[in-house]
Amino acid sequence: MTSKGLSAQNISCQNCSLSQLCLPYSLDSDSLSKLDDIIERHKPLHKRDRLFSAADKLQCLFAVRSGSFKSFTINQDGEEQITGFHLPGDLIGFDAIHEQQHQTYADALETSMVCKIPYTILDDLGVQIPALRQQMMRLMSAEITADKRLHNVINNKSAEQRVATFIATLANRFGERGLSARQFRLSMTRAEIGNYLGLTVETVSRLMNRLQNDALIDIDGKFIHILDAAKLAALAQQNRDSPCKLT
Amino acid sequence: MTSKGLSAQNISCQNCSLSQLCLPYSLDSDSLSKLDDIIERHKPLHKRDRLFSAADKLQCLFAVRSGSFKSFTINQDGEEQITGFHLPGDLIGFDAIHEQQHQTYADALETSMVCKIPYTILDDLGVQIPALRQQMMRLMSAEITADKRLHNVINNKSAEQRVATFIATLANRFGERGLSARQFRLSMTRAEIGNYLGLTVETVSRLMNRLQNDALIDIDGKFIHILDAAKLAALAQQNRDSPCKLT
DNA sequence: CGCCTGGTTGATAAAATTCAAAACTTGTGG
DNA sequence: CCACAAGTTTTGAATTTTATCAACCAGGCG
Repeated sequence: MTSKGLSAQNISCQNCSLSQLCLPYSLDSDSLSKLDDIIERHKPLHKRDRLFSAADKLQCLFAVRSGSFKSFTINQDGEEQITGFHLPGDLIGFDAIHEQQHQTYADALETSMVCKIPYTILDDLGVQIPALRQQMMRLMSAEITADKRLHNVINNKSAEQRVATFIATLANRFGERGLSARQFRLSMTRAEIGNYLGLTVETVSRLMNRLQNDALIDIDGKFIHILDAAKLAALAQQNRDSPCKLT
Repeated sequence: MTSKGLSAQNISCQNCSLSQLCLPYSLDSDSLSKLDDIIERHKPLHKRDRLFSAADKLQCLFAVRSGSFKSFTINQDGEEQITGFHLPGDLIGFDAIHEQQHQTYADALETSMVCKIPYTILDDLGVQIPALRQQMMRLMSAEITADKRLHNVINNKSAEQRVATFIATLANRFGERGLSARQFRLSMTRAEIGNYLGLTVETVSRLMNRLQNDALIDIDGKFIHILDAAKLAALAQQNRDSPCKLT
């Protein structure tokens, strides 16, 4: 341990396992160290801690270092609409760039750590380091594509297909991060899944249990074990009125 | 008329009425002329003409100059899912940046003109002109925010509220472009509106007629006349389970 | 003129919501 | 470390919204 303190705070982009997903992608070591210099790393956030609120001035973008977050809006009736779940390597806050203020709230779903990236400094650094600017664009572009996919899921899939898609997508995302795509823990509640997918808690619960009865997955509370990834993927890829159903 | 040909092709960013919405926003006249130099303007596209297809290599981004477009994906059953409608000043193609290939198709909904912006040149120009890069980011950020709003609309609003939101949003967008926010022509069919909003044609038709019966709007085929913008906006802002309904 | 696309209307059906209640977890403070 | 409270998940029955199916109308274009 160095004099800087906790080992968790000594993490740098140079040795971060998430660099392939995150901003550092394709940076040379000199650029990487310039980026690393502007990033702040603080103590972990705990479940329900707020990273930022809607209407907050954009100061920083955040990269999830560990744990997970939800981002959401609150409508005039005081109800929340979850707009995304964020896993390690994800950047949070792109929607704040347009108006220079956050458009959503972001809360930790479990004990989590973030890398805090001051936006104006990042923006300046983008001038010196074209690859950094390009990676930011790529990540924003990927978020746009993901939003269109979600639109497609919600508009064209039955409740069961949506839940299957949600689990399959989450599994893939864990896989991309070097974690098991077969077994994982859901850091969000059934209600939060339903809110995101445009379904009620009851529907999510019923359909997750149906997937278990059909032996596609095994559920133990928050823990999911995917038993038949192929069938799950096939179900997830179907649309409401696909010609032929699986057996 | 100059020797260059049709006056429509002599339009430049310098004299374009849409520059406040589009890429030129906040550029000085020198930068503006650099941007203008890389932009190609061709003959108009006609209704149903395709601007690009999913999986096409990203060559250019497109700015709508006049007319309108829909962008959409086609799923494995061959059915389309419309992901956006594009009006003059809108940039199309941001979702192609991530994989360097288009993720959607884009078709003209009526006779339309576009400004074609070669992407790699634009990217290079972003190095010289920070304001241009920043505006690109702002526009991408705005698209992300708009996608989250749509997610909220589809997840939380009844069919009637969705249709009201669609019309009210379109009216605002026309207003921002210096056109009438009170009266306009829908360049998309009822089926396309339904596809976008996650509703069937029949439902869209019934509910548009309901809005007419309730004297919020007047419909004459494709033409919409907003009679009570306040009530329409109020209906659009409601959510499925808002405590009190309007009279 | 007749065909095709787009739009409307009505009757019926299905999927998911709502409401209600109970069982199970998790967290907190004594 | 236990007990209680709060939050979460599950299950069942009734309801509702919107989709589906079917038919028909209007208009534009070859």
